[in-house]
Amino acid sequence: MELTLFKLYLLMKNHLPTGHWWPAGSKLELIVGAILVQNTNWKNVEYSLANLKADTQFNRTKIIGLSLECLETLIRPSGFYKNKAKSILAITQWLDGFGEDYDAIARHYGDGLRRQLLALPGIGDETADVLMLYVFGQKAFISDKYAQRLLMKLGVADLKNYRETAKLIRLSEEFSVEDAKAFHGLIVDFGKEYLGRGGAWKPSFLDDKKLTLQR
DNA sequence: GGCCAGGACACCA
DNA sequence: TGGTGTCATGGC
Repeated sequence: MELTLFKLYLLMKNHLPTGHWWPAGSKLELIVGAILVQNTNWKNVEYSLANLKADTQFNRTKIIGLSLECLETLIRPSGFYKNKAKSILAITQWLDGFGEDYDAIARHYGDGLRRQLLALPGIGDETADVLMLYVFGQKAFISDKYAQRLLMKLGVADLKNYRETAKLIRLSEEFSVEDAKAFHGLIVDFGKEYLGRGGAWKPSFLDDKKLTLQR
């Protein structure tokens, strides 16, 4: 049976528990989490977020006030801490330049917002899309590893990297921003459950399903 | 004790 | 453009 992307989303929504997505108490906490989770288990990210919350309550001024060494220590549990600490400081300083007014940032950069995010250290294609979607409320498909594995299991061949996948996948008009957020959440929850490395199994509600990509 | 996780980036051909 | 090595911790 052939599926459109939106039908796949509805199917997953009906068959999987709805996750609370993205887990964060504030936009700044979400941004920091998005950096910390890069190639890292979320469990490890939680340790770092707890450390940061205890020290700064995710107050941007307090974060900026941390020394690089101190920040590195706080986020050490989530790995790659030197790169991530630099990135978090740079992004927080950038946000501070706008008084952490996210609407003002969106207005200021307009269509160039994603490009600006990519220009910040430690923000690549995937993290940029995460921020576009969850922080700035703009529709985006997050083509993380779980999404790529799921799509390949559904018969979409040859997904070599993020950009190639992103080029292939377009969220149709049927998707609202909230749908896009929920979709990514479902894919990650689903991925943790069924798409670990070597996990060749897929649940029965996806049996014999093939994904058709509209252009 | 080895493998892996919700990537980014520099460097190379 | 595309492939490869590096960055690093904690859980399983």
